[in-house]
Amino acid sequence: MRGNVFAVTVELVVLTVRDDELSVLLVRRDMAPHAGELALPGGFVRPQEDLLDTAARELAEGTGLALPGHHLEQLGSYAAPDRDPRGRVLGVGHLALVPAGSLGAEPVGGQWYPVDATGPLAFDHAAILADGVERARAKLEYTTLAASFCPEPMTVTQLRRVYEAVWGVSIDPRNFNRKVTSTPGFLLPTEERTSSGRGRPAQLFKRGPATVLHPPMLREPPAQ
Amino acid sequence: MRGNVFAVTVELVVLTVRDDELSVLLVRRDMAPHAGELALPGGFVRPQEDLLDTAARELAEGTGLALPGHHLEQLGSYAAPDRDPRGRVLGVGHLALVPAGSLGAEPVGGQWYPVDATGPLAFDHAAILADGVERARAKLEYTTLAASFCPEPMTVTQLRRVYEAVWGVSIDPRNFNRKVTSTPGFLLPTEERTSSGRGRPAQLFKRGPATVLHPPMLREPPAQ
DNA sequence: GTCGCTAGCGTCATTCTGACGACAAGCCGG
DNA sequence: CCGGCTTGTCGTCAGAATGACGCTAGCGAC
Repeated sequence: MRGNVFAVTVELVVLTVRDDELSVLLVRRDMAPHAGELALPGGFVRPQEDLLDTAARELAEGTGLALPGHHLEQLGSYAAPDRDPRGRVLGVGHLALVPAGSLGAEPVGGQWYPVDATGPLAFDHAAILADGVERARAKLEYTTLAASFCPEPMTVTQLRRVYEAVWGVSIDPRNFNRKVTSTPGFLLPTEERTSSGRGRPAQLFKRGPATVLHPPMLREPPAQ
Repeated sequence: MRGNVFAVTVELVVLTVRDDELSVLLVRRDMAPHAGELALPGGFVRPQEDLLDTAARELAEGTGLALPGHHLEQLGSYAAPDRDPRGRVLGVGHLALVPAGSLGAEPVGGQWYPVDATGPLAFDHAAILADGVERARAKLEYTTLAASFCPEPMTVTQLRRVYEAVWGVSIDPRNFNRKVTSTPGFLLPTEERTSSGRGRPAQLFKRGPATVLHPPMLREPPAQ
């Protein structure tokens, strides 16, 4: 096993939808290597920690967000031999989806950036971010994860704006309404309605128990 | 970084369809720990190797199969603190799909087992196997990966048997035929037909350039 | 030839979706 | 108070895709 010695880190792709834009939480590095550059939050796995434990701890330390209550899943591992100048470091990317406004405007030690306007990132974090964004986009098709981006309770329009922001498309409100309200367990209706704001008050919903969306809500196939 | 020291292995879930059964390549361990038990093939990542390089090398060593030409993708990482009694070992699971008959009946140093009749496996390999099988089942829905299980050239019936074996369902041959032949780029027709065998000769196809299947071919949603 | 088998075409009803029209129910400015 | 604006919600209709299934084509076995 000599030579097969790695340090293992967890990197977090924390996504939210702010101002109708899919955004990612980035931190500015204050230590070498890549000091001063933007990077995904993350850190080293501790001796007795499992990967998701590390990810949840880093999420809490970096943002104050606690599990359970937020979606967190593993994306994959990145281990190119030259990805870290300090030596052999394997990074395990994770994806977290959090509702808008669950952090202050300026979260602890980080800042929100639209996912397609981050500029260059440290290490191979741009690739990890791209994989996380693509995972999120794909999962909206066949799961109910979009609701994880919305605070509770939510309106159908809020949920639709999530899809529109994540996919970068516009969706017909009437067809979207039909789809999500006719999918059992996606949205649980409450008796309440929005009180203020322009237009007709909207019914408020909570997240339902369903996790899969069948049949799925398909994007147009990415032009090949 | 003291304490954050891992050995990193790659584990392979090599799947094929043999005799209408989804099967996995397993090896019997000859060294401790777990000597004598069945396990996924795999091994340690070498100092200058990337993960997919290691996986491709182990695939070649264990089966004689060479990339390119076979599907290989990363599944995810497994790093529970107690998953290996030798110490902290992070395993990166990979999924490979190979056509039936591309190995001899008894591949080098391994043997095929139906995925739901393996018995217990060493380490946490049962969990990795389960994740690999579920990944394969899901990907048949929205990609053209099923063709990776078929030798070239293939018939539509061979492809249908792959779906039936992987999903454990039966599919109407006529509807299946309509679906796969009307999807541009899934199957490229050739001028040849099967020569021997019972029944009417079938047209032979090669794999087309398409990788995604749109619209997808949906399984019944797993009963929740 | 006739039977059994597999391949592959066509038909029809149902479901789901995209593209709308229409109305409901609040605010706002006169 | 009233008409316009905004947003939410229901309904209609055509087209696409699918599930169920009839029917014929073309081979080997007998």
